[in-house]
Amino acid sequence: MKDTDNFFDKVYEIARLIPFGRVTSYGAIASYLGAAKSARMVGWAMNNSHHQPTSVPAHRVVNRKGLLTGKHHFEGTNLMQQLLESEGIVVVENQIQDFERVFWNPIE
DNA sequence: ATTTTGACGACGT
DNA sequence: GACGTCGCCAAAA
Repeated sequence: MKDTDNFFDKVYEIARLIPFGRVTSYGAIASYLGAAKSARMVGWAMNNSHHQPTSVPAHRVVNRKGLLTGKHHFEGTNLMQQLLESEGIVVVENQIQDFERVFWNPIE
């Protein structure tokens, strides 16, 4: 790949570093990369992650509200939520409960 | 090549 | 504190 995808590559790397039963936000990743205002790019990277060689747990990445905004991008309609619940995360109406409790900061 | 949109977020009103 | 607008950068139309 090109060297300019450092940003995207970093996103994938961090996404894979998310511990089991934890989630993070696009902005947190972007901030860690030094592009706090480019949170959208993180989301775009996730979309592109589908054609990445490695499996990226994009279901562990949500917006800062703890809302599963991208759940529509997954296969069914509740696959993302099901995966999160499978890890012990409580999700109601596409919204993560105790979000701050399961939040994982990449800087840590 | 230009315009529109998009898995977001911060700031202004 | 709810709602509106702007900023960011990349890809699809």
